[in-house]
Amino acid sequence: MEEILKNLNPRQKEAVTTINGPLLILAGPGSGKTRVLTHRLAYLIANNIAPENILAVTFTNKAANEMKQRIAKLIGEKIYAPLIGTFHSICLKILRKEIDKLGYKKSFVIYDEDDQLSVIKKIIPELEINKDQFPPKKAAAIISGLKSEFIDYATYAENAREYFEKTMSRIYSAYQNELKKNNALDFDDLIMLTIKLFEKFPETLNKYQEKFQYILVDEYQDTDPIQYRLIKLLASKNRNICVVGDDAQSIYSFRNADFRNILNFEKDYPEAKVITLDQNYRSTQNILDAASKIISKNKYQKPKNLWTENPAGPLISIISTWDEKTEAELIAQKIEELKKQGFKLKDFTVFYRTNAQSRAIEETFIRNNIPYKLIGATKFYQRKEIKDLISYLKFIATEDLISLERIINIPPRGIGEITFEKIKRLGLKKATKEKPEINKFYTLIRDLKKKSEKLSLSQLLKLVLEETDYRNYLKKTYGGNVLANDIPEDEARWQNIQELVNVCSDYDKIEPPQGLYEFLEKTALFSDADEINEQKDLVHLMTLHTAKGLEFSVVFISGCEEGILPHSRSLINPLDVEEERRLFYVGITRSKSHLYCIFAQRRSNWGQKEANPPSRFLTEIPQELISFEEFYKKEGGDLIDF
DNA sequence: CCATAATTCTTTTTT
DNA sequence: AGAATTATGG
Repeated sequence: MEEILKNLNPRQKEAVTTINGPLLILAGPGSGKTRVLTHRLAYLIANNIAPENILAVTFTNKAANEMKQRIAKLIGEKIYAPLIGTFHSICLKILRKEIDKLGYKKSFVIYDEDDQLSVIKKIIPELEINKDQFPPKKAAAIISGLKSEFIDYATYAENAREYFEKTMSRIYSAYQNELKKNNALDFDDLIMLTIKLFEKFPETLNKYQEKFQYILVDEYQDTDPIQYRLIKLLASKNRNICVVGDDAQSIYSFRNADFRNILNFEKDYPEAKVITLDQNYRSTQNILDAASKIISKNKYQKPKNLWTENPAGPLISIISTWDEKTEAELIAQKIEELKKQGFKLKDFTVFYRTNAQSRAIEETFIRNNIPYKLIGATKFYQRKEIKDLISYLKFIATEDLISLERIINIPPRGIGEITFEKIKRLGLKKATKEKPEINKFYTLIRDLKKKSEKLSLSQLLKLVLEETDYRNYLKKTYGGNVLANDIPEDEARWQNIQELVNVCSDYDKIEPPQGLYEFLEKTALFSDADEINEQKDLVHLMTLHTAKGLEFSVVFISGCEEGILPHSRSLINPLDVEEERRLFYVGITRSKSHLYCIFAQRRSNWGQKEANPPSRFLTEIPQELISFEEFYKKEGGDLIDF
């Protein structure tokens, strides 16, 4: 117990020890939020609250895992960790147990973004809808938006009046039917169906209300209406609900997150206690001053008063560069310089507004031999070769149509569109007599399926690679193509597959075929932030959104230009600009000491050069905190003339 | 059915 | 500019 309460300031201590009733913790950046959360969970357990009666919701799986580890350390003895996870992973757990009540099989599959899109792409022509009027991506976004507000297709159809809504509602219901037919759920369904389950079966809700007597939600400012509703349902009985967040760090309104959820907490729970954590332990005084000044420009927010006992630290460096290439050069050069002062590679990070910006930086880092890790962008599990192989595994496990469509002719085995239609009509087994190629494929899958019950996961994957002659397929399709880092493309893709084999071998100790199922479960909910690994000595490259919750000694924010940050799409709406400002605020408050904000005089966008003025956010930093530099050197070292 | 050529899209941010 | 999708000819 002493261990748990040691090294906490009075407010933190209060937040840790107030265990009953609703509690709102307003936690500014660097205020020791994670510390408070883990200590609070440990404190609950130390006070004889059974771990299984605790539910903690985090924003990423990585945060969940870290929290579990830290609690184990604090408690010392071997305990079962409480249920800690993201909204999606928690709902997945509940649905795996209960979803049969809603008419799905418990073995349901999860469709990711790509899968969703292929479903919609298939549906739109079937419904004879013009795909230029209803672009599949847009339709997918609308459906996801509706689900985040808990509007199902029936409700939407009832209220559809105009042509657009009526057509959209046809797409929505056809989409949902298709998913149901395949016993599939998309990300939003995980939460939506959990609520449906609870609302339709009060005794089930009651069971979980009694189970989760103590609920904790992190990053509460980024909850959307459906998540809000879920938490409200679960917490309504015991009202031991603790939420943590910071309205100034709300950056997900584009996917319907609503920071008013945090501002209204006291209305939802009038008896709530509110604790504000405003001492910053992370950043220098200069950085904190700049951050406070910037965020104060936002109209819609709770006023804050962040303070720190840290030293002033170096000035904030604002640097003007020639273009995105010199920008990257500059970052590389600064990293080399600071490394000589004793900084490690893992102390550095580069943030950008859009993933596309990472390219120039990546190329420069490769050229300068700076080891780096790119987070997000072309996500590992989205790469073609990885998705192909996971689709094989998925089809072996669940026989869903989307996976089948993906693998049926990869590598090419003479089964085209027309033949595939036949298979869909007759089913794979019956279609075998239509064409010898189908029979061959059927036998392949049947044998793999059989083997999957005995082989460990990595062995199974290796067998798939062997049986499909996948390496040769890569050579045929990508051979001869050489990537920016001088590696042949087929070789690079093969390396990715080796990495996948490595990941799979982590599941080898789990009894087959259970290992396969657990692997598929994990990969389905994998997120960008989960791949961040502080142990490795690398420079991390990521979007500002992914940066939330992290900290680094040296932070570079690239592309501080109007139209980039704030993004051009946000400029129409002042509320959106406020969100961009929060994004910038999140970015700068990640820094412990050194902060570089860089803008380029020109930048290629879509293969076209454009010139943008420096970001308005830079002008919001007080002059006396800034040191300004210009960097217009070309690779050869010549100065460029204006 | 499949390899190549032509074309059209992409870039906001993501669980 | 580069990737992804679709059209074309074999």
